[in-house]
Amino acid sequence: MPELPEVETVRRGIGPHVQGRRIARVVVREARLRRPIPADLAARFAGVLVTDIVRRGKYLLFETPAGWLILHLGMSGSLRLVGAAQPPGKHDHVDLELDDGRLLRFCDPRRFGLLLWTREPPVHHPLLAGLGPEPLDESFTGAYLYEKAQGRRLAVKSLIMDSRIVVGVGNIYASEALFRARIRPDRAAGSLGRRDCDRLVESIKIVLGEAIAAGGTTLRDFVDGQGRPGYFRMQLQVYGRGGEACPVCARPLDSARIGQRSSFFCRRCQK
DNA sequence: CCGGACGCCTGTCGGC
DNA sequence: TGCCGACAGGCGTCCG
Repeated sequence: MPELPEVETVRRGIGPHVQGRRIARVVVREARLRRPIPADLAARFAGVLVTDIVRRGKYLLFETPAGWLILHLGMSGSLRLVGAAQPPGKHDHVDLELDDGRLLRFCDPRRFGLLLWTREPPVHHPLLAGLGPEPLDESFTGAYLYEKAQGRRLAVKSLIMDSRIVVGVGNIYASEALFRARIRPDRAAGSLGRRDCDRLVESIKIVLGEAIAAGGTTLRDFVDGQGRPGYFRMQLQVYGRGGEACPVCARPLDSARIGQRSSFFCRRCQK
């Protein structure tokens, strides 16, 4: 579900309500996520202060004096602030009870998500150590992407979805950014010129920025920290629109599977 | 090293 | 109406 804009939307939504509060109690109803929730997590974080919530790629990181919580929403996860009286649903696996009585509730039907903790700053954690630059950071440039693409026969769409190259670009925004950059998603990455890479990097930044401004994309079930959907879906140009008219040239949009993921593009506009 | 396939889970949707 | 396969916003691992 959540790509970078959705995770950032959640962070912005819950941050002001959680930073500076203590976690009164942690309730784990289902520990079997992508990896098991550590058995000592609940005891370790009971009563501790949350000093900050930051995002790295699609990870949410809760800073506390007892260490960091590392949360990933996987494909179907959501994190919502709810009242203490809200009964948990079938897939509400974890509650972080706050000291104001509210609950930060982690729901994840497919259980591809993750909740871990680490004592060291999480940049050193094995899951985060190898991550590439943030797409909205100044260090993510056309020159950087061009260098990374050299000699690669991989489809450019797969390249920009590789978190070692750049974090946060998932299946929706990869198709959208490539359309905006007028580059076919199945082009071999190494065939891109410097100008292509400049346009692609710029397009990724614009698409992600606009998606954050719209509160993310809700296709079926994404909701922010307050349970609200995101509205970027209305601005999607190609994702999920195979067969519909290209918004630029009106030719029917193409769909294809690239790297086992559904992909959408216009073969006339994108080269 | 690289690229592709697979599996982890549950829910939903379309076709028959 | 029911069944069954395909597919879904991610990502680590394995294999050739």
